[in-house]
Amino acid sequence: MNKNSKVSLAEVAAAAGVSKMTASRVLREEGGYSEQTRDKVMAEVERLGYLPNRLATVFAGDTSSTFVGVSIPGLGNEIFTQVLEGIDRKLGAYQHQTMLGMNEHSLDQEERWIETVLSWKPAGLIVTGRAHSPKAVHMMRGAGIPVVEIWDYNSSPIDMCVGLDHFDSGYAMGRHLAERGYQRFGYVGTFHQTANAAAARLSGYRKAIEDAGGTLVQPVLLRDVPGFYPGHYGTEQLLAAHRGVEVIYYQNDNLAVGGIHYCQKLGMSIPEDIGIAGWGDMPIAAIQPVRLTSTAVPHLRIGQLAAEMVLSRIQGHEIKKTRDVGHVLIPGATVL
Amino acid sequence: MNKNSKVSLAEVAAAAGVSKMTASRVLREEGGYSEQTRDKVMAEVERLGYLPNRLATVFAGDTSSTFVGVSIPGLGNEIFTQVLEGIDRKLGAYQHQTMLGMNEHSLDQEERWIETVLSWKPAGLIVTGRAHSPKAVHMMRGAGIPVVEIWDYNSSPIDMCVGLDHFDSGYAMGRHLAERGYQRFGYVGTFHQTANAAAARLSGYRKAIEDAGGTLVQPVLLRDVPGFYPGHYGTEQLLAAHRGVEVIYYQNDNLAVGGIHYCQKLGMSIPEDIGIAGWGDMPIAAIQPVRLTSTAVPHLRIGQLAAEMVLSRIQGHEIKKTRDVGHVLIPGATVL
DNA sequence: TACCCTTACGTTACGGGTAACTCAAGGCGA
DNA sequence: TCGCCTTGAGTTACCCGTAACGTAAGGGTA
Repeated sequence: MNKNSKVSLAEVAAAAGVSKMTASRVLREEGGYSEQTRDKVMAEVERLGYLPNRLATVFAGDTSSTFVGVSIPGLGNEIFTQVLEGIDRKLGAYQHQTMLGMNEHSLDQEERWIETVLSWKPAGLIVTGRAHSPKAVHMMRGAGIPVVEIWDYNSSPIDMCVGLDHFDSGYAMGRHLAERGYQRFGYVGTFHQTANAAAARLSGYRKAIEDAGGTLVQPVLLRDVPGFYPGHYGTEQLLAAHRGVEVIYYQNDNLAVGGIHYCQKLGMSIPEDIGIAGWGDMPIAAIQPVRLTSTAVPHLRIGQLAAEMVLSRIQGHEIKKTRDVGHVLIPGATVL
Repeated sequence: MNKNSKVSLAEVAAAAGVSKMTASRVLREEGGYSEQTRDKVMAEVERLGYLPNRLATVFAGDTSSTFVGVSIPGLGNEIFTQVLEGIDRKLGAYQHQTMLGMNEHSLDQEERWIETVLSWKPAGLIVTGRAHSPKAVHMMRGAGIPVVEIWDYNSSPIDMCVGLDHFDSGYAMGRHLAERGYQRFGYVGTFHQTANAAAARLSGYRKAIEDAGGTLVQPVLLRDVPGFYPGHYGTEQLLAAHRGVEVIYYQNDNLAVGGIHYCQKLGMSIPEDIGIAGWGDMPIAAIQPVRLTSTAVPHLRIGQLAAEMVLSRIQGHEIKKTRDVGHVLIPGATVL
């Protein structure tokens, strides 16, 4: 009996008049016991309210645990919310649990989190992005469990990955806007230490503009969460610093909607006076009076696929190690 | 060496030429060893990449684990997203982790989830709502760990609780609307088996209307997630079934915004032709052209408080067992 | 010199479950 | 009647860390 006075298998066995081993066999339905014995054991399990201690089983090295470490930046916008929902629902359907860690975009925090979670012997690991500290990479490599890097598609992942090519996505939007005749481009996003997915989109956007012979004015990178209000004053900053910007690409739809509000407040018409493009096809985009030009990404599916990859590997299946879920550019009425 | 060929403390100790116990003392900085010994041990820890197996420690009953089971309905709207964010950030700040479970509003699913999570010996449990299966309640009572019921304020919780009185919140809105002169009231929400918080708000609303001598037409309860589109067609359903509804109270702001869109599509003016009230003061409300009448609730704070209560109890502090965070009715321009 | 104390370790036992092995009783065929 | 197989158990060892206790060497004290 431990300090919480929880019932152990030994007590159940003693009460039923059998050995621990027999009780264990009954509980695992392994066979090799009489019906009479099974009934006695199960009756005591019920009576004593026995709950197995899974820690002991995993500790003994006989099975793996049933939780998967999941590291995401945070839940500030709907995107990772949906990724997380996809992961947890899929894991839950297979009796697995999510052990969550919100690590902003800090590699240090992620490293510490990985170290702690690994010490609990998770069944797998799902981490966001392709950038990790060297020690974190080393730990993930040596952990001997399935590891999925999500969000950023990456042809040579630590173990597996599912996501999309953000550079391509940014390039596609830049080219789309250039084809609509724009020549002077703006960008509003948020700033992070790490080279992240949004930075890759900006790079792609910049490249597309160069290829088309257009001009990208100095991007506005805010130190803030990518929400409505930052979109509002980020746009203010951009337009104050540069004249003649014809179209603005935002890090995501929340920022873009904030930008729309700011432009309308100034009396500008969209898309006549200025074009607006977002990213993520977030719910907010769906309820704008006019359809926002954006890029749709299967957030929920990324989460589901990541969970599936971990689960398949646990079950011993060999599977495709990298999945590119792609993106779909949604032409809207907020650009010409 | 176990099957994952992970390094054990015994190996580190052998490599350093000391006993397991000495290595253990060095790692826990317990004292009672020479500097020379410490350096030898730490050098081997580095060299072998030793990661302690926390399972063994907890299993041995010496300490508690560092993860907290958190059961929420889901992440369908921003409300529980923020609650979860509050919980995980607070836990993370104290080196604890969230073990997540999304249990829709199913008590069965919650019960199974609680059973599994308890078998991992969590340091605490945070569950949503006051309704749980008898077996779930029994397990939580007997677990010997801090348990916090969030969302619904409840003066006699299983262990602790933090939330608000949803009946009061609904009553307040009903009275507010009655005071503005409305007499014929509608309600649009979603349907769940369990008596949940939204049902309590509806009860309060109904009571306020009765007390004011008004009429509540048959509420529309959809079997759907409470998002924009259900708000749209729920309103359609309500207005088709009943004439002369003057104001509609929605389960949350997402539904209310869907309702606004439907009414505007019909050519109705808000609030001249119909009043609209939501709940939750969700981000969507902030970007409506006119301020939505709603009720603000400190979502993030509920999560933070719940995590704090668990952490305080783990540290052995005696704390207030119930916290009512209250609500604030936000009068807007969508009612007269 | 005898005694005690401190320092720096080592040894043993334990927690809860399971794999691998052992063992007794009964049935059955030759 | 003997040997062999099957069924239904029990016994032992182990997983990895830590609490509790044991101990040898060296220093200080009366």
